[in-house]
Amino acid sequence: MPVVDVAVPVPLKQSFSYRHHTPVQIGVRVQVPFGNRTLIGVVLNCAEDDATNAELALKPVTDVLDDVPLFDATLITLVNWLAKYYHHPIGEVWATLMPVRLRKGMPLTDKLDAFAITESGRDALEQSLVKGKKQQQCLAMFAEGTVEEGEIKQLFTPAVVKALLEKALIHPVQITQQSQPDWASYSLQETPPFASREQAVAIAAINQAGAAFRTFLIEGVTGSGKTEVYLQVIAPVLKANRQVLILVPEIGLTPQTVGRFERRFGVKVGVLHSQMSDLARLQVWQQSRRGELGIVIGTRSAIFTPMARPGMIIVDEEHDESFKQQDGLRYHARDLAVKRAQTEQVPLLLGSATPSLESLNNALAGRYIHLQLSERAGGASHTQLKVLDSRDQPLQAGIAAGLLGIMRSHLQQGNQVLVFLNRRGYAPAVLCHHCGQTVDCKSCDRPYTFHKSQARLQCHHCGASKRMPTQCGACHSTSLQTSGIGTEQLEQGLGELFPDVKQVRIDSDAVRGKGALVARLDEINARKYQLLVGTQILSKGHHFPHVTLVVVLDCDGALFSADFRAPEKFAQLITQLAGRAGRATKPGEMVIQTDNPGHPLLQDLIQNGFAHFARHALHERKMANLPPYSAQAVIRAEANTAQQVHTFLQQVKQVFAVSSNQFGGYLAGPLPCLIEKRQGRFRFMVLLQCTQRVALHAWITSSLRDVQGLPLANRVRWSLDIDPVDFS
DNA sequence: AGCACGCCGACT
DNA sequence: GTCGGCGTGCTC
Repeated sequence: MPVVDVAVPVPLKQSFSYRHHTPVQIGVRVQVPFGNRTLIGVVLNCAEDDATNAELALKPVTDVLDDVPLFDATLITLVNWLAKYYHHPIGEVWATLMPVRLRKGMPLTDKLDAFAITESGRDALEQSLVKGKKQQQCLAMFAEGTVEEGEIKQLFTPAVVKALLEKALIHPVQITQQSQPDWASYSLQETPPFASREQAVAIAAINQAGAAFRTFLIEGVTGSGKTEVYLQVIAPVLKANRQVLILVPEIGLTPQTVGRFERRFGVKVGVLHSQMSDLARLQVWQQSRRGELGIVIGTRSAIFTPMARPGMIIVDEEHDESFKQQDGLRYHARDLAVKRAQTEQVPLLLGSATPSLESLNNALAGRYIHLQLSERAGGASHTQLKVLDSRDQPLQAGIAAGLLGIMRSHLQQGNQVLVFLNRRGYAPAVLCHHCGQTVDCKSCDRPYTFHKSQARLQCHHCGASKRMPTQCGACHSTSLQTSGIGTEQLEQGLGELFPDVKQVRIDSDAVRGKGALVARLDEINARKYQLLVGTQILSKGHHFPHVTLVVVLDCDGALFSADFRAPEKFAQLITQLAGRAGRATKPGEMVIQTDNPGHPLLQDLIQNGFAHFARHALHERKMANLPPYSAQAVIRAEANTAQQVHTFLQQVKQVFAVSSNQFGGYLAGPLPCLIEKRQGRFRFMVLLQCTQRVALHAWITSSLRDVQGLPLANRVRWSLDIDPVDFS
């Protein structure tokens, strides 16, 4: 009887063997008994019984759930690589990359859920008996034929469909998806614009490399037309009847982005993002797997989408941190894209105005083909960066008097001004005027942020919220006052300073719910507002053609962070923000208000630009033997007492120290994490570093077993992070 | 991770 | 006398 190796979703590194009367294909889901429960696992291997398991009483497979493998050979290779590279239990790796419904054992069929009109539905429509306007429109659509569930959801809200179902005007049916596997004769829906000289060079370089695996880094300043390059190199891929997978940052997946690809090509575009329902996600997953989608656009986890005929992978804004998963399987989607493109043997495009130092280093070392777009389309000039010394200057709403004058002159010319402050809420702290004590979150030991609109305190670390107290917790004085300025207060202050100017605030408090952000952005570009106040959200990919001045407030914290990546992140943020301004014919200006005008990092960035800064930063990393010139891993642990975490990590360190010489490894810690305490748990970490990546992996592989064997390993919550991008 | 087995405190 | 606390150990 054949023996099958199964990856079951448990946090154990090994797979488990079962017996089955017939051979089972690799990549097929099976239901197996495990302890006293039944689990759904994935077949990793299947072989005739060679008696190596003789001492184990193998249980039989309960059920084989698929007739064909869910994943093809290349994805299986990728999964195996993932488990090894991130030292993560194989079963959990499978579980994280499978759509939830498949994880739960639901069948994978070509049948799609759909709705069809009923007899009474037809009658109701003819006699105009349907009340709601939306319901009427919806029913009329069904009258023309059966409509698939995913399709109807794009046009009507679930409530409308539900109402029709309840009145029995439509009924659920299953349809077999008509295969549309061939779009080689797709039509260009719009004429591509002429490429600039630089764009043409990039397009030619990519096209010339053909269908083989190559990685391209497109380092293109904001507004240089990276997306147009993507569009023009996608065309021949679709023409060859192949599919394109595009990864975008979490915040960048707007209907506009998707629309741009849909409008250009007459192929079906699938979208995958974190807020989709399990069903919708599975449908896109299946359509891509069957080869019905020409283009799939998605966030981080979309890197696992199966494709029938992969042709190209694109990672847009490749420097974006949202590509790194920060819990569970801590993978980096950009790194995975490289691995996947390599196994699939397709070209990979990494694009950014502010590339990560990792990718830039690969490009400079010749491992990637480096393409540069340095001119802004349409002859728009580059934004002028300036520093404004705020020391000893009177501040109003946190803004220096001189800066207010600059803002006023831009506003008077009818232009928009963007004010960036990376701090939500009214004030970042509340303190007692009498004893100086701040009001802190009990579980994080950090000051609460005051949100005036709700009259509440909010902890931005753990999300805890409570009513604004009337008394100081320490001395019971009633003279509590706020300290510092957040976007909410800035908005209020600017309202007083510029009473005649229409203002809008963009942060995660002000734009709640789906569509809210897009609606505000549309209003901004329709010039409904002149003054834009906001956080990070404003820096990500949205274009504001009428903004001529970008003001950056309070960036001093970023200049003195303990994180060696802070300068890189800061430079990326500033450069991305600068790219928001002066896109059209209007020249843009950016003013950074700071107490450290002479800071070398700031000066380098302002005088020489990001490209120069990045190369200089790489040089510094090399001198300090930091990534990308060395490989790092972090073991984080958290527990209810600092003592317990510290002891555990001390033991972890000792385990690694035993073989550190053998692998040339460097150890640091236990150090408190940058967020020392979160949700009542104390957090510490140990840093592992080797000059060679392979050595680091060998070191971890040889030590991890002993770490797992530590008595405290089951008492504290701990995790291993390969290639960490932050130390929080 | 679950889930069982196992040995010590306050309750009908 | 039992219900239940969570420590420890196993899962083909």
